[in-house]
Amino acid sequence: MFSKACEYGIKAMIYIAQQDGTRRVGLKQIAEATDSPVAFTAKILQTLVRDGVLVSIKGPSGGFNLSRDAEKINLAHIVKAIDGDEIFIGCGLGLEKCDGSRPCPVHFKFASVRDGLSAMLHSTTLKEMADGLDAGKVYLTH
Amino acid sequence: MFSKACEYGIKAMIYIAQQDGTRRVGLKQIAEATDSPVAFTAKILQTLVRDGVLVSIKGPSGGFNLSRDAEKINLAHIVKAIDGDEIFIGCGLGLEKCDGSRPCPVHFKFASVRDGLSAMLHSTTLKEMADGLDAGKVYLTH
DNA sequence: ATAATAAAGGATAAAAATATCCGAAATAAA
DNA sequence: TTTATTTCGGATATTTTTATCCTTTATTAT
Repeated sequence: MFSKACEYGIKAMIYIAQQDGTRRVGLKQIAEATDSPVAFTAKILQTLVRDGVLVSIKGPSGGFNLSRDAEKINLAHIVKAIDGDEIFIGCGLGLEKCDGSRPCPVHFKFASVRDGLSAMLHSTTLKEMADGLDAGKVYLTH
Repeated sequence: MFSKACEYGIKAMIYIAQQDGTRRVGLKQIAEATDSPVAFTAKILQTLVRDGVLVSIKGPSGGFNLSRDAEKINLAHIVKAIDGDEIFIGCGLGLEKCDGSRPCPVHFKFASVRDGLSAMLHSTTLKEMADGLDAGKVYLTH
């Protein structure tokens, strides 16, 4: 469904959102809390910084921060930044041109599932997931 | 969503289903009709033969046939044979253990989307897709 | 029987995704 | 100002996925 990079990115963003917004969170801390490889996580965070959804500060006591409130960042934004929009607009059978006017055999059934996924990703914010973590209702690692 | 192998496999199965069930369909013909690489398609068809959903005959006028009626083969079966059941049961964030008793932050929202996908794949048969092709309503290539 | 045909299966290659390493740049603290 | 810390960015390595090639095996037609 999502790439490994995207899974790590989502977990990292949720973890950062869970922290006090005024405090910076370091790479190693993020990777450990999300059970993700450090160097690969670094690459993904760089992508998110370039995308503008994350802010980074170098040097001692440096680290990462959300660029805006956690309730204003949704999963769709993160997925799109890392995996692109294939999952939102791509054909289920990989056809380059597939739409209502020239649909593949699964187009209409697939589109409704995909729209459900898209709606879910757009409506789910970092805030609500971070709150779930705080409340001990959900977990970032197994 | 699905691997390339799975996309090719689904298209191949739909194409085979569209043919007269008594006539065998050759590899090259399948690959051409589905715009898929011949040798790679061969590997995928082998997988489906081993799985028991396809039947192959060697030699002149050999080729492939569905092992049962097209209305009795659904997309879920094909996806599971090629990509495994990760997409049906896997965690959205890649956690090994993620269920109602220890959910990841996206578990419940993700589960409902995934269940929708699963229901769609289980309820969609090769027959209805082959019929769509016959009727010129849908297409296997762009 | 022999030759031709077509899938099976093993070996290999190419491309993409995942992952690591290390020097450079920026920044804060001493 | 110097040193330590931390992210950045480029290079490289590993693994998985995608794709091809070629020999073997089975089967049909001649």
